[in-house]
Amino acid sequence: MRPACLPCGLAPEGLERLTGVSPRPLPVGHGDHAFRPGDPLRALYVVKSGSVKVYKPMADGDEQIVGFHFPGELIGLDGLATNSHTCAAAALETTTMCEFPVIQLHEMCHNYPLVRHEFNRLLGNHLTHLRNMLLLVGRKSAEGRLAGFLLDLSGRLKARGYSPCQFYLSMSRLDIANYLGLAVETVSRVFSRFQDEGLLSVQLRHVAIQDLDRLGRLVNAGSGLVGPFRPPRQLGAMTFAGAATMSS
Amino acid sequence: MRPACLPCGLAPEGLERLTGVSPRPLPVGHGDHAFRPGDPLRALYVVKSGSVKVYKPMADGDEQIVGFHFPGELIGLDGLATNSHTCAAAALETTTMCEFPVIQLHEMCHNYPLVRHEFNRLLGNHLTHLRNMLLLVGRKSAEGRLAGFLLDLSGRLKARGYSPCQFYLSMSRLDIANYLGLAVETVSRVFSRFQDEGLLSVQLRHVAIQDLDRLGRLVNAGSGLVGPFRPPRQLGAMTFAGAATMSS
DNA sequence: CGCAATATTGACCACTCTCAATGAGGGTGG
DNA sequence: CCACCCTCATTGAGAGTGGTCAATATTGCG
Repeated sequence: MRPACLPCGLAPEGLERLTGVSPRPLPVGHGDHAFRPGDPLRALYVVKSGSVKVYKPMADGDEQIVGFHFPGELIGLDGLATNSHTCAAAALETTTMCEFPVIQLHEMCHNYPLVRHEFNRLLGNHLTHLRNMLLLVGRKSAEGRLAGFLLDLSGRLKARGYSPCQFYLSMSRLDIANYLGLAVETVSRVFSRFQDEGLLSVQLRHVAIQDLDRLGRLVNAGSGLVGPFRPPRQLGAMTFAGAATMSS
Repeated sequence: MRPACLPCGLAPEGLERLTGVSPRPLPVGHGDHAFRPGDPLRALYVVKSGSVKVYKPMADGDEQIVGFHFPGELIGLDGLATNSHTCAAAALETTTMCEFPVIQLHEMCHNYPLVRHEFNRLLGNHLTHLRNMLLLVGRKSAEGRLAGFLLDLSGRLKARGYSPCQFYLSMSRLDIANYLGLAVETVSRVFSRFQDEGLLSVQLRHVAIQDLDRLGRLVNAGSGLVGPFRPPRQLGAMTFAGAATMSS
């Protein structure tokens, strides 16, 4: 029922708990990169504080954001296929991350079936998330996409004990637009429309959701591909055992 | 460079070779299901002949296709996250598949690091594919999507020794439209336009591509989100070690 | 041979992109 | 502390892609 806009997960400290390793967090500043395309896959990273965007730089200098990541979430899986990263990961604000060298991870997977299972489950969740994202971006209207995006954010924050209805967007409108495949102006307009309709109040990067239910109905409503009455669409559960998520 | 529309892969018989198991193919008829949402994840399946669509049934009876799969490709990974399938897999024509029980797979992963690595790589490839698909569906025009779809098909068939320029579409226009997030009419229209422009010739489900290059340029051209001149967009390599692919 | 499903084509219209202008914040230097 | 600038965000007007509705082939099947 909950829309899927962002990564999906595994218990936040799951990896740390399972591996018994908890490296000290590395601080990075706004705009700093954890990895870039072409970098060998040395490690996976767990965000400890702040937030990160994972994106694919394109040939023409443009970029495509494939995920936003918050504390407890794992990034770096984009390098799994080829052992070298295909995406870049940049901090959206001052951020700290823990590094898990892949060599250690491989050893752990070898020695502890539980780690392996957890890791597989985590990958499966990520696949699920991407499939849901595909639905959102491929079949939903601008309103549906933004609603889905916000609900996903809300859900993830709630899972971490933050307020699900009041939060700060660490990414710019441009990032959101890029992520959702919309124009910046459209994002802005939809925010305004939502506010006018009393769904939420938004001021710059501060969002306060006022009607979660109605927002949810928006996600499962408009695809512009189905019929005059926009029948509801299930997006598939994003409910996970753990409280955290993972990413690209 | 090659657009990514469909699953990505692992050596076709990679799983069989690695596991040393090669079960006999099970035949299924058009419309028969290998699994449905809610089914426990008993096995993964490799398509041996024919073709399969993997899709998510929605609340309202509609469906969302998340992949088409051809001989050599693996399906069933949608159940990895929760140990039960979230998608359905239906044969598009008379099809045979080999079954790989997950229990065996787990044992193999435990006993043979190579299997585990291969499996991880394969999952990574699938993630990459989905990310590329996200790009295609989220940022490309109708022409770009169909071009990407056809090129992906072309590439996969070529990798298997079939003609990359002449093939039969085992899925209906409705399936294609569903998969690409378009209306059936749009798919039909774009096919016609492509034919008018000499890019390909199409008659019902038979397609003959006449200008692969120009088709490729279409994919990296129109996003409708970038600027007046539609700068080219890299979609990321879909080149895999093996000749086969995997799926949902 | 007809019925049903699939595919194509046309007319119309809505959503959202593009272009352009204005407003609000945040930073730097005077 | 204020002026200035630059980025980010908002808002409006016009245009275009693609969805919807509807009618007409074409195919496949009983």
